[in-house]
Amino acid sequence: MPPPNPTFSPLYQQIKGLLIQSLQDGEWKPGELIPSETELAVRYGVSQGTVRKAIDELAAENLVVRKQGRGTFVATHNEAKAEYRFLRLAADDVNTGKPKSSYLAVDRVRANSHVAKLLDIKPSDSVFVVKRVLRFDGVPQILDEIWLPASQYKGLTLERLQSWNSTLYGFLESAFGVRMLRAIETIKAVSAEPEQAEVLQVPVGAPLLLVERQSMTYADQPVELRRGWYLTDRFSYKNELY
Amino acid sequence: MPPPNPTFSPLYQQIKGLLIQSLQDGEWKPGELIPSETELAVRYGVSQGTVRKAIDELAAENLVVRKQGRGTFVATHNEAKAEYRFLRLAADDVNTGKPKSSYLAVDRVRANSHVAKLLDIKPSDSVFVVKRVLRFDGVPQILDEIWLPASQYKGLTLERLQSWNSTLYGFLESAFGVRMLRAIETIKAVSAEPEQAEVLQVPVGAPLLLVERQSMTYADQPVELRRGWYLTDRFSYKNELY
DNA sequence: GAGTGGTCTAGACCACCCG
DNA sequence: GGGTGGTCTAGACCACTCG
Repeated sequence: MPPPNPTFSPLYQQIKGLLIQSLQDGEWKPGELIPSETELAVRYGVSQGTVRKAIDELAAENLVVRKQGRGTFVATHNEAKAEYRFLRLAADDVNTGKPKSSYLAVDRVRANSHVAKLLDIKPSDSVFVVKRVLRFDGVPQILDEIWLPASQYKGLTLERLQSWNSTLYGFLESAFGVRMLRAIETIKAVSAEPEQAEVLQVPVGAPLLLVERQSMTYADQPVELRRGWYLTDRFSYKNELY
Repeated sequence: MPPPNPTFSPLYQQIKGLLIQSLQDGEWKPGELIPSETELAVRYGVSQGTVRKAIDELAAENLVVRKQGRGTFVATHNEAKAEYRFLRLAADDVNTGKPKSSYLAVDRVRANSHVAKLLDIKPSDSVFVVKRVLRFDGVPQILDEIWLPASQYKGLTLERLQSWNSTLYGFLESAFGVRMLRAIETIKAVSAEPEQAEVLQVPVGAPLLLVERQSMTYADQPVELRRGWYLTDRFSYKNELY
């Protein structure tokens, strides 16, 4: 009787790893069609069902999008359905229009220890700090302060952001090839400081949600850190629990 | 050539429906072992793979828990791993002990229109209102106000809650057979009113998270509505985005 | 019609758990 | 050793999309 293998790893997991590697290497770019399941099965020398199970998991993690009758596509932030995929703020009553960003400033500074730790860089490394406002139907609802490691976003300027007319993540994906796959948010209630109060047009001291988001790309590498102050008088942060 | 069927529903979805019905009917109770995949395959006259796919989805929705080598169990709120399954508040730094509930009051009142709407009952129907405090390491962090439709929780009293030494959902499951499967939370930032300020030991006006939760059982029937005021000085509401 | 993902089956073998 | 879920395969057929 053979001893059980202590480092057992299912075939489909190994295939999944290979697929992720190809995605990360840019063999298939965001929005593109990847090879069919049967094609990949031949390529890796496994059955089609095994490839299917690997792709199933990638689809569950939103790295890839299946479309019956058409094929499997690399997920992208540049399409209607994925716009504001990570935005959890929604109006309480009727539907609103899509939010619109106004970029206020882009600065280049040195990371403080908190930012450096969460971006997994050295405290002396330089980062871009982006400030922007998100408006729904013209009403400012979110003030964002976004830290981006300068090394991965060479050439970022306020002008380029302002001339882009879609989402930030779509821009970062198109301009720098950085794909946001996953994020962790930690939420607190705070009182508005003068800076936030002015932008969001509320009294100093008004209660705001403070949402800190750490975004990751492949291999869970952090590539963005942001702090958002959310006005929640007529909007709410929505979350589903299972 | 046969025309495509417009009301096509995969076999495994139909099996899934039958399994949910059996769960809802109490054929298998929380914590119990359900029949093996092969057994169910015989019972429903389908292949084992089809049953597997149905159970896979139930497991993904946390209605059921798979344990390799042992079998598949009906999910329950009365086990260590599922305790505080829906609680998203966690300490910022080091680990804390498990939270402890103190029940302050149970009242029987008529639902107002807001509560009635979210519980899908008539405004004149009576509901229990439970007030409690959640403490981490003895420090009060959450004040909860919980509405429960009286018709489904006959005989609920403050004494019974106080003598129960596990989670509320575990109690409601054991005492009334009501299983919380899914919930939707909407989160706002508010200023502490005197009542909350006193319990949470903060100044009036201090910023708090206001978390409103609507919990559902089978068939998405709402069976609980709660409002929690969360103190977020050393704790945060955590959320993952994909 | 040709190609893709989606379903369903049947059978083999593996890893895990328990008595 | 016997039972359970977990993996892997091969093949058939279906639903959907597009040219």
